[in-house]
Amino acid sequence: MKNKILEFRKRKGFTQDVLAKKCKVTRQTINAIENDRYDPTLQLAFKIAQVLNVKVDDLFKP
Amino acid sequence: MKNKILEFRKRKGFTQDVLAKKCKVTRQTINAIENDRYDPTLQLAFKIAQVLNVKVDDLFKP
DNA sequence: ATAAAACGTAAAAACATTTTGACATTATAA
DNA sequence: TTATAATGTCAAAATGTTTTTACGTTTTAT
Repeated sequence: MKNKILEFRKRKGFTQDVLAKKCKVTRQTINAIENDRYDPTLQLAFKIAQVLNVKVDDLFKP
Repeated sequence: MKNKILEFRKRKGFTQDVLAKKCKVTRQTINAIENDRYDPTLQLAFKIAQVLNVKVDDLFKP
């Protein structure tokens, strides 16, 4: 699953740690997802999208 | 996580079993997700949305 | 009313994710 | 250049999801 977390995160000026805290997960989780080591749960995908003000469909692509 | 699988599935005239096969999962998996027993993986969420011709954002709501 | 199709549910095993804690590397600014 | 922030990565344990098998209930059509 491809994702544009880096792109939208930078656009917001967030570090991985800041994004992680806003999503209430660890920095390692955001890092792993951003680097495609695994996909987030649906819940977390929605949370990240919400925090970055984008649609899940725009943030992730199969 | 709320979902509108039933609504869009009926709109397509699919049974749970038909939808399951198109998504390459068991009928029980579709049934469990449709009845909110658990959320699907992000992959499966995208697959269900694709089969039902809708956006993930329109099919699921946090 | 009865058969067949569709749906609901449960427990356990298999599989995927997240957390935790730690350490390494790279980028940035003073 | 050196301290600091930011990022990358790992392994083990905790947590969560999916599959399988099996059986029960409800709906639909004849």
